[in-house]
Amino acid sequence: MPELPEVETIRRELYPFAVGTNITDAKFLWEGIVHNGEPDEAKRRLLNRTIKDLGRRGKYLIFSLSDNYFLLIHLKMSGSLILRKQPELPPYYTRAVISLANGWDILLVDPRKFATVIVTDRPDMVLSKLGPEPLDNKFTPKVLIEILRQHRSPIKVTLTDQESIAGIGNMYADEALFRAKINPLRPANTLSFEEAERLHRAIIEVLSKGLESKGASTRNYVRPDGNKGSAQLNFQVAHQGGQPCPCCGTPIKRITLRGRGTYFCPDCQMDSPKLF
DNA sequence: CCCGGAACCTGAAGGC
DNA sequence: TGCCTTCAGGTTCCGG
Repeated sequence: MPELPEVETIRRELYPFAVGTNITDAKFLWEGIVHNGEPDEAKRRLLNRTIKDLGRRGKYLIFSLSDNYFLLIHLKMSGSLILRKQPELPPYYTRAVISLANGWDILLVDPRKFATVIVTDRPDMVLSKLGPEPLDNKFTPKVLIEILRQHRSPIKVTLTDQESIAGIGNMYADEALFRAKINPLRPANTLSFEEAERLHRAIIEVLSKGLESKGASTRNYVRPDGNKGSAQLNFQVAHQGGQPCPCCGTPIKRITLRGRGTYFCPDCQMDSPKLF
């Protein structure tokens, strides 16, 4: 379930170990993890290159390599990146191992095999589709309002659409909508100016708080040192089906929206009265 | 275009 | 004990 706060936490904790060193080996223990081409070709592209920078865009980690190559990693739902001193044995669900010249291995551990690895000199093919970064200064209320205006789908669906806004997933979308007191089923283009401003503030608050807590460990997510995040302890509705709403005590409701569990308070997040 | 649903995977947890 | 169902969620694809 890595979303923006989890991926950014991983980026920050991996950075001092990864940047400035060389890749000495790359093993793909499950071949399907390489999403563009053959694992052998991906390995050739990685070998002996220097990691010059480690960035993030939405839920993608971006390792910038020498010779203008890029290693893109998406952890999808159950992936983790773990730091290990060589040559310890990798844990059971390790799908890829990136070995570094400084003596550390970066392990991609992923029970469900959803995570993807791309090694390319054309990262924009993947990244240019993504919407704005919600924690960037350029993500203003005005930008959000313009995005919402273009979508008739439920606001929850628009929030988790990576081409609309990058990095928000299921948990933080539910939390932001609860904080803004907006029903997840409301069509995005029916939000009032005030509601959109409230939502804008709520998005930034829940993502920033998640980041401060080093991400939410509801299931598989662990940080590169193996420790968990604590953001899940602050969740008010996400994964809280049946629990009393922290504001009014009404049981939190779970519905399925686009195949995903959606949690909200049916009282605090009532459909607003007809706009016209 | 817009939407819902399935598929990709596997494990945990709960019901009977 | 053990089988069956549901839940978990990021993304892509397919059909209506």
